[in-house]
Amino acid sequence: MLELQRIREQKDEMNKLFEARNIDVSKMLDEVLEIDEQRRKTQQELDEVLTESNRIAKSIGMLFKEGKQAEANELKAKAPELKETAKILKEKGSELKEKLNQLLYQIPNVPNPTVPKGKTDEDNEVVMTKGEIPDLGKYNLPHWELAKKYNLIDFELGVKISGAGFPVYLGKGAKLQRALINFFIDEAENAGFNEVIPPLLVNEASGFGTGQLPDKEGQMYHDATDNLYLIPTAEVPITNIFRDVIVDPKDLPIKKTGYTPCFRREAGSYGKDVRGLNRLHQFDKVEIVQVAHPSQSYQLLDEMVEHVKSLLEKLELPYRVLRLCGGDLGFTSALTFDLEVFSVAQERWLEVSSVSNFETFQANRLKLRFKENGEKPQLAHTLNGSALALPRIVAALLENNQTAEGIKIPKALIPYTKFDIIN
RNA sequence: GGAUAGUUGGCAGAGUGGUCGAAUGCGCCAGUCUUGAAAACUGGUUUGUCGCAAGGCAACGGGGGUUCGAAUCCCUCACUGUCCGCCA
Repeated sequence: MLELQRIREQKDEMNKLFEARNIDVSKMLDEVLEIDEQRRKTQQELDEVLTESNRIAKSIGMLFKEGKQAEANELKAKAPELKETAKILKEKGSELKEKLNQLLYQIPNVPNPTVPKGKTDEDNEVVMTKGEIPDLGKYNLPHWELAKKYNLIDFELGVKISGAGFPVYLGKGAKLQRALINFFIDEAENAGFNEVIPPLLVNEASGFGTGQLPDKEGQMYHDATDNLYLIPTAEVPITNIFRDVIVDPKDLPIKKTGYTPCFRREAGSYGKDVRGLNRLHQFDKVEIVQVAHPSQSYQLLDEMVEHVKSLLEKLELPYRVLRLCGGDLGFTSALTFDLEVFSVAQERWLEVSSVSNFETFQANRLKLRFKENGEKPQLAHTLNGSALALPRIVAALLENNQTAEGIKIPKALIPYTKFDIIN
């Protein structure tokens, strides 16, 4: 959620930056300011009425103490009118506030000035590409066929147990999953992130805190009996650790990492996007999260991208880094880098990580602040990134490393898998 | 699932109708002392909001009510602790 004060002060600059998203929210911003002004005026009127009735109440207390019943009763008579006025103003005030919030919930984050203008993922800017795309020759099976051939993943069995998008990992396929998780966690810890194992179900307040609610309600699995949501990413529980918290600036940046399964309803997906491991309802991911001082958040964002790059290099996967254009940028993000690996058999790039700086957008909803000596609490910046999401990594590893002898495991992963080939 | 007790400032914890935005302790900040630090002492230290300021207003889990006046009484919802039951 955008900060009101910022809208008041920098409306024009914001409108300009929103152009990158190809949206025009200037009308909404104007409306926000107008409602805000009404709200403030109403509040001022209310404050005056309350000042008066507070004064009367105090006097009555004094008069009773002094035994001046008659005078007290005289004052009492004045109260009902004030009370009625206060009630009306109060109602008006909360209506305006509600209206204001409804509006603010609909406005996405302001893009960073470096966000390229664009509408779809085709307008994303390729920042860099690295790694060699192997020529597989006749060994060029897509991962879903490899998974079957080597008995690594059973998609049909998952359908039987749960439904499409819930694969069952078997044997070396299962071990490969665990190996990747441990590898990613260890690497994150080496980069200074502290591991947490958070709950996989979260309450409504947490959903609001990170912005999944109210707009993306339909994307989460929801348990109506207890009103809990299955997490779509570890970002939700980990970032909500800091909801309603005032942190010590000495502790910044705070770096957390966590492995969790992620659950997504993925309503509306279809076609080649959902084939095999490309898009699942349940998948595993290691997430990295930071709470940062505003002055250093962009440097930390770069560091996170570097970290993810190093993972892909250790896994010897060809990858590229994209700077998302305004049209592809998430609702809550100010700047996002996507990392994609090349899946040779499918001949396409697969997104495996998304690293974002949310600036104060999440912190504003979370009320995540820090207090520098004696000064007023200030909103912190939040950042997060996948490091990494497993399924498409597995897809690329299987496809890109297939040989006549079997699927070769990259060196960095062998200590974790304890086997160097799948055959 | 049953019973019961709670929810107050960064934390712990007083406060049962008026001057309580709230005692006290811890923590934190500043100063004194010290070569420096610690200790000790002194002072400061909730948040939000409006205002140029003086200052006002709001908030004691959320919402509603009683009252001239609510942290305090009533209703309701949420959450937490403890005991019992069940169970990995």
